[in-house]
Order: sequence, then C-alpha cells, then structure tokens
Amino acid sequence: MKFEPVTIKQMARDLNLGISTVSRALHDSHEISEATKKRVVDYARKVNYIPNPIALSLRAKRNRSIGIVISQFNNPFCSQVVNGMESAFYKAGYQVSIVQTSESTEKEMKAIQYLSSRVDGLLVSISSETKSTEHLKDLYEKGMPIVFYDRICRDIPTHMTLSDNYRGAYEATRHLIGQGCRKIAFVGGAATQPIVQERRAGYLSALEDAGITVEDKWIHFLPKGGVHYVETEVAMERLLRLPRDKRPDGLLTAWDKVTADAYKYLRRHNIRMPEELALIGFSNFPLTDYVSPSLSVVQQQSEKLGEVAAGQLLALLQSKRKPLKYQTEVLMPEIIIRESSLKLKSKTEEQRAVSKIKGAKKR
Amino acid sequence: MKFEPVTIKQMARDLNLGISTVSRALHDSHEISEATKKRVVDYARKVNYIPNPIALSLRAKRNRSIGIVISQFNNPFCSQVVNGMESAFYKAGYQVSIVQTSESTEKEMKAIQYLSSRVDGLLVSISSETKSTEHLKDLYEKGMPIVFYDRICRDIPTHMTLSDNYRGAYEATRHLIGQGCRKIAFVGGAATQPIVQERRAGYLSALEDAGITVEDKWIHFLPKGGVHYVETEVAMERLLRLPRDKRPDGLLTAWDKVTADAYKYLRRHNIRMPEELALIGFSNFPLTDYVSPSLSVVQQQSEKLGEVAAGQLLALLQSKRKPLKYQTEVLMPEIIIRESSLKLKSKTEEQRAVSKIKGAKKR
DNA sequence: TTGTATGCGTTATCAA
DNA sequence: TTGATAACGCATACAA
Repeated sequence: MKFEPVTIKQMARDLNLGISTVSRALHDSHEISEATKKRVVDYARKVNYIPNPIALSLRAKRNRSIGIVISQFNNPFCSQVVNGMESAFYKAGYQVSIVQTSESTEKEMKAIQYLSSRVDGLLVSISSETKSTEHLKDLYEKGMPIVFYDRICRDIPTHMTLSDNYRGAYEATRHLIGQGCRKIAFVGGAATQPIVQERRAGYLSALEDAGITVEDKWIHFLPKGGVHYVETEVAMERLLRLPRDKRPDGLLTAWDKVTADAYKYLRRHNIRMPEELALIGFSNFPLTDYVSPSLSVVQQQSEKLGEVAAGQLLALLQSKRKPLKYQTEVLMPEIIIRESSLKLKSKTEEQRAVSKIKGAKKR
Repeated sequence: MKFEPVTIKQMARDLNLGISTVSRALHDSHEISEATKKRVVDYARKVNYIPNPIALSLRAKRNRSIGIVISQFNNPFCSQVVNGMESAFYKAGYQVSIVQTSESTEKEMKAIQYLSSRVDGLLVSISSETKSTEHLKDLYEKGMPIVFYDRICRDIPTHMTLSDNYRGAYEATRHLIGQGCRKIAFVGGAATQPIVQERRAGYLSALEDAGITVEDKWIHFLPKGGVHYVETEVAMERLLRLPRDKRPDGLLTAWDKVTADAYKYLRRHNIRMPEELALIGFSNFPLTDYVSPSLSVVQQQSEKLGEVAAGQLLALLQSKRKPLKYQTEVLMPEIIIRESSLKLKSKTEEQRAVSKIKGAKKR
C-alpha cells in the first residue's frame, strides 16, 4: 500500500489552471479573482487536498516542529517532562515529534539523524549508554538549536535545564541521618550516568558533613542502569547479606525504577520499612503515597522542567544567531517524607538526632 | 538560529566534482573509481555530511518511518503500548515518531496532518473527544496504511487491535458478585468513548446474568473522561451519599486514571476496602500490587497489544494493495484479584457465593 | 489576473 | 568513469 495524496499539480490539471494560480488561490492571494479562488478552494476541499509538509519543509527550510529525544517512554518522570514541553510548544504553534532511545547510543544516533532537517530544534536528554557526543556537537555547530534537559551534556555549550541532583541526594541523606540511620547505603542506576554520579556526590557529602564514614560495600551501581528487576534484586541481596554490624539501616535509591524495584524487593522479602531499613528514593512514580508503607521520595519538578527547557529552545529558535551566553536552569527537587523512612515520630526527636550527629562530628 | 547542513551540491563544489558523481560515490556505486570514491567518502566524513531526509522523502515518496498517534503520554497503559510498537518497528528498520493528542480533536487533526506524507503508515488510537473521522477516512482512501489500536474507529475498514473490554468488565463484575456484592457501581471515563461503553455493556450483562437489577444512580460517566481528580471525586461522593440501602458495596472503575483516583478517594476518606466497598478497576499502573490494600485490577496486555498492532501495520506496509479482508485482533485482559476486592478468603467460599446467585437467577 | 520557470536536496536517466 | 538534467511538491519571482 502506498499513500498517494492529491497534489497542486493534479488539481491544476483537473481545473485547467496553472500551478501557481492554484497555489495562490489556496493562499488567498489578492491577485486571484474571487471566482477562480472559489473554484479552487471548493475543489481542494472536495478532493481533500492536504499540502505536502515534506515539500513545504524542503522549500522553506523550516518545519514548524521540534523533536524531543527521550530515554524511556515508560517512565513517569519522562512522560511528565514531555507533557510540560508539549503544552509549551503547542501554545507556540509547533508540532512535537518524540523519539525514544531506550538508553541505546545506536538508537540515539539514528533518532537524531532522523530528526535532523525534519525539525527546527531539538530537546535532548542523552542516553545513559552514550559516551561520545560528536554527532550532537556537529549538528549544533551547523546551527541546529539544541537544548539539553535532565541528562545534560557539558561538552556542548548551550542552554540546559536540570534538577539539582546533588542537593536532592544531599537532603535525602541528611533526612536519613536525622532519623538515626548511621549505615546508609546507596543504590544508583548506571555508574556512567552523570546524574547518578551527582546524586552519589550529594550522598557522600551529607555523610561526610555528618562525620559518618562510608563503606564501599554500601554503594552499588547497576550495569544496565536498573532496567530489569534482577539488577536491583542482586544489589539488595548483597546489601542485606552483609554481616550484622555492616548491614545498612538506611537506603537511598538514586533512580526511579530502582526505587520502585527496591521497594518491591523489601516488600516481597518482608523486610520492614523503616524499622529494618529506612528507604527514600528518587521517584516520580504515581501512587507512591498509597503504597504501604508509604514511600518517601525525592520528587523532581518534572512538568516544570519540561516547560523551562521548552522555553529555552523557543528562545533559541527565535534568536537570529547563537547567543553569547547560555543559561543553565536548575530546579530543586521536592523531598517528601513518608512512612518508609520516618523512624522518629516528632519533629523534636528528629532535631535531637541531628544535633547528636553534629556533636559527633565535632569530636 | 537556523540549521545549515552540508549538502551534496556543496561537497561537489568543494571537490570539483559533479553532483551525481558525489551522490554515486556515497552510494558505493561500481561505476565510480576507487580513488574518487575514497576522496568523496573521506570528505563527507570530515564535514560530517548527513543526507537530508526531507529531500530523500520527497523524492522516494517513502519515509522509512511510521507515526503513532497516542492520547496521553502520561498514562502507563499508553506508554506500555508504545513500547511494544517501538521495539517491533525498530527491528523492522523503521523510525517511529510519536505525537500526543491530549484527547483533543483539534490536536488530533493537526497531528495527523503533520504526520501525513512524513510517515509511511499510522498507528492510531482516536481521541475521546473525536466525533467525526473524515480526516482519517480520507487519508485512508488515498492509500495511507492505517491501523487502529485500543480506541478503534469502526467507520474505516482496516486492521485493528484492541482489548476485550466487554469481557474484562464482565469478568470483573462477576468476580465482585462472587464476593457477595449485590449493589455494584460503575464509574467510567467519558460516556462518548466506545471503550467505556463496551465496559459498561460487560458490566450490565454480568449483572443481568446474575439476576441483579441495576440502579441508574450506580452508573457514572465523567464529562472530561476523568483527567482531573475532582471528576472522580464528585462521582464517588454521589455514590457514597446514597441512602444506606442503595449505597453500593462494590465498584468497577473503567478507566486507568479513574481507578487510581477512586482508590485515592477511598483511602483519603478512610473507607475500608473491601469491607465497605470492594474495588476493582481497569488499570495498567505500576505499583498497584504494593498499595495497601493491594488493588484488584483488570490489566490489559499493553505491550502485546502494541506488538500486534505493529505487526498489522507492517503487513499493510508490505502488501501491494489494500487487503480484501481485515483482521481484528482481540486480546483478553488479565483479571488480577487482590485485597481491595477480596472479601471471601477461600476459593470454596467464592464458589458458594457464585452458585447462590445462579440459584437466585433460576428462581 | 494568470501562467512559466526556478530552486529546495536527492537520485536516476541519459549523454559524454 | 564522469557530468548535466529532470523529477519529487511547493512557493514565488518574473513574464505575459
């Protein structure tokens, strides 16, 4: 099967008119008589003429559309971000075309090649597998407006929007410490992900600031970034099989899927939260407030993030030349404390625990 | 900012060669000397030449890409479906471009117009607002391969893949009856949605088969399809404010978001499930097994659905002409019984309850 | 007021 | 082995 749309040329033949006459009539040009105009418009409607966007793009070198490169659809955080972007571009009259990389560099490259020349600009979150960004760099140097969001790429000087991953992790860890945890583990996604590294950095700083020594065995990265349950399962088993005095009493998970899977693991193995292990994790999943125990999360401002990034791209699209200065917008994630990490009931108890640590540090 | 890519013409000038020579060299044609070939290929690599897909498409009338029209990204069911489609098309060497309609007919029409001529085929789930499908019909008549999934359109004869919504609702209702519920309410999405209508039909049949009379007040549709929490909230309030003897003891929700919101409502108002109200609903949300009480769901085979629909579109893409016969693939959703609807603990008790009803019917 | 010719980036046909 | 040219669908400068 092949799509054979009506073209202007065809209509011109049918109506015994010149091609340009038809074209101008459709554009409601003043230099066409009302009679012909009506004849053309009516006929176009009758045969359901749709201008070929491909031809339009080729000619105008303008597509009135932008592309979003996303890692995983099936990730609430990502879809929330896209929602924010979509509504911003819709208002601005742009069509949005989304492609998924599934964390594969090969797919990412294909996706970007596919979108290049099809769109006027790109919103990109680079895939976790990606090492080299030559393909993007080159595109950018040729003038393609690109804005990075969430998983940014420092090699390319352009606008970017991201969450404050460092502080999110820092505050979450501090909260666990405040709850009395002293052996706090960290399970991230892929070690190669800058995002995960930042989250680890925040985690480490919080522990250092509290004077707590970290064991290497408490820190786990997942080779495939935690796409599959087993990866998290293995990490959890390693943590929980540590000898009693090394066994963690708190856990920070630094990746949405990992958070969900760690939670599942703990529930499946009847490990009580927060008594046996206090859990807080990065997550934008829905329903985390209704699981039992309810799940403490570091929640990113996903829709906002999408909107801000969209605004940056729109700015690039409108400016004549590359801007001299680039903005980096940083959004603070929300720390939502729920049952899975709440060991101390009252605020004062928490305060006391925190001050104890401070004392400990000074010693 | 504007993207200015390197073209064949430009390279031909730079290398002092003819345009067609360059083109053929890049295609590794045998009629080009190895020397020239190398010169061209090296240069192309150096300047990072990317063939312009727009021009390619215009010429070839072939895009090697397909479009997916989706209602809401931010809906686990949808993203799971897209995942299934994506992997199938990736294997087949197609790029996939996804656009969201957000349930708006206007967006849907724009999206379809945008995709027409940009893609070789379309996977469409029509938006809940959409009444007329002329835009699609016409496109289809001109030869655009279209496959409907989930929210199908009966006016257009083509392949389609969907869940057995009727049976899903029927079995879910039967389960509630088996649990001893006799006043079973139904909260759907938009009344206009054929899917919701089918689910209601299944619900009604199950009640009828069990000899249970339905009250109109037990059935609620949501004007905007339940996008916002308040819609579900209002419906729930109406149900729960009914006089004691009319107040439902069971509830079937027929839309993923509505299920989540109904669950939230019940938790927020401390209404015990299943004792005060047994809940089962259509849902592909993650974590439904870890909420407390765990949530009984009618879960669609989302990824499978995507794969099957993708297969149908690939078949259309490969066939020379419109097929004489169209397939409609129907997938049975899975009924997962969990705490929110499980009043009777043992299987035998449930059996007894069911046989009681059967007896009642015969009377 | 209408028609013809050109170019957008490519490939394919034909000629050299 | 190479190069010029037409065509894909459209808009527009220019000619009539």
